[in-house]
Amino acid sequence: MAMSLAGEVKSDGRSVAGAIVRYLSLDDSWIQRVDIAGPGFLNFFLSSGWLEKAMADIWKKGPTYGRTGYGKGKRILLEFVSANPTGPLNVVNARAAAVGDCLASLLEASGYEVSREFYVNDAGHQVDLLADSLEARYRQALGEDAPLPENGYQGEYLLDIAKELVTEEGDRLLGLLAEERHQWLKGYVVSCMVEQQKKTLLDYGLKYDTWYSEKSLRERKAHEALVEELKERGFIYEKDGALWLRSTDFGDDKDRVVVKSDGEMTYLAPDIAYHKDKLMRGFDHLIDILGPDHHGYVDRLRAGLMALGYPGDVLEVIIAQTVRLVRGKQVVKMSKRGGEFISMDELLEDAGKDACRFFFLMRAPSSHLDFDLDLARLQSNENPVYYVQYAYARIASIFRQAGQEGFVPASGPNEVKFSLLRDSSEIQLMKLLAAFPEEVRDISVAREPNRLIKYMMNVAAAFHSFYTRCRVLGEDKDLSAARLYLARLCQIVLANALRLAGISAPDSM
RNA sequence: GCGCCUGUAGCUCAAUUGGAUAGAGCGACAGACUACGGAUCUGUAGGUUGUGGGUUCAAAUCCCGCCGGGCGCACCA
Repeated sequence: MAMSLAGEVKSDGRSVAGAIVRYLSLDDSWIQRVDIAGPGFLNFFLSSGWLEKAMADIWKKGPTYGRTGYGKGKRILLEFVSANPTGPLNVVNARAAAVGDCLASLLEASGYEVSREFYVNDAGHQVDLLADSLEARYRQALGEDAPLPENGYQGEYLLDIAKELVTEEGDRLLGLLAEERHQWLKGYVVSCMVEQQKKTLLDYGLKYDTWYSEKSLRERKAHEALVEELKERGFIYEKDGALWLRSTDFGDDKDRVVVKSDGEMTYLAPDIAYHKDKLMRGFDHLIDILGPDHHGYVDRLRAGLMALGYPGDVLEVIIAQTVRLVRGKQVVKMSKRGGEFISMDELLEDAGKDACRFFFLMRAPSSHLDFDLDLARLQSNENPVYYVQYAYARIASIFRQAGQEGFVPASGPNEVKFSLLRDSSEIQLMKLLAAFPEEVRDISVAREPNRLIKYMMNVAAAFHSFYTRCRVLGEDKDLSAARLYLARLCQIVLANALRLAGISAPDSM
């Protein structure tokens, strides 16, 4: 403030800061003193009374410490992963899942009402192709020489499903009419895939509120109604036998086809219809987490919503950048055709849920991420996930020890001689703990879950440092009680932070 | 060619959104209490923030040019 004012009043920052300080009237129970530093910064030093109160607040709130009412109950729909039901989830899906789930939790903690949603693309060409691919595998399993369709799905998972199909149904399906069989197979294979994806995500500790079916949307003719509505609003025109959305009116770089000249719809119409449907369900704000290959799609989608009369900022898109798998220094090539393909299931089995989530959350969503398979699997100090969990386990261990040795922890903040907590490591730890609710709020507003990881690392570091410098269970009973109190507060914050990240908090490791 | 993301220590990344001496982890090196878990702690070395300009009290951050990396630019989904 002093520095930005300095120019206006033709003075320098420090002088303005001095003037501000002279006229300040502060409640000295919270503010100890004010200093001027550097080019004119005003540093307010909080009193230990403030810190004591902040600590008591943690104790009082326990598992709800960190929650604020910032979002005022505003309803947010967060859509993420939404992988096609044409195969197992992959590594990029795992990143989106970690980021989306954590972000949802953070927003909930900040006072928003959040719904997690997965959009199932169970209609359209790719699932037809999937059904045809399965038919070929099914016939092969029955001994026929049936080739896969061109560009068909070659993954091994279809072989397994085909085998199962033969056990369950025998050759019964061959007796059906071609169209009947196609529909049957399509329904069957899509539900298999969706169930598989659900299970993978559940293993990840992630449960969606809604699995929204594109097919159901099309059966209601929502996409057709949407085109009609856009026509009535005057944003549709005909050219070369196709219907175009005038998306350039809303910032897109060219207009987009919604109905092709052969009468088929492009993907855009159902997608706009879907997002309209979200808003019709009463959500105030929509967040989509998309892969980088979809970023070109965002403008036209937003244009569609704006053409319907919604403000452009109801839709917010977070692009989760690509993931590169690495073993040490070796890049793992992933190709669906020949080489190595690592599914999310394999990743989870290999590295475990906690390490996976931790690694994916560690980086900003917008950054290109190297996931080191060797490191994630390593159960040693090189793996940062254990740094935080170890701090938590250590605290639990202290309390086990305290119980055995007859230490009696305080039954509330009033019993604690707070002034005994004055080591630099204790002060540092308390400052961090006091910042948690503000951190959660800032992090959710910025949509940067990676900062939650950073925060946890800082708390863990402060705790480890405290643990090394200050013996908790010692001769002085008052001091021990105060330090047990601090350990308890730290435990609460770590537990709450880990819960937000979807990472477990082990009592021992 | 156009658009989005990106370039910071040997490696992987931060930097409170324009603030103070650019910080962590890993790796390297040197150390640590005969008690609460050494998966820990305390230090040291390591930087012209890709590059050249500009904006201002202040730039890793904003603007312009150039160089490198990733991903997109369909009457596909």
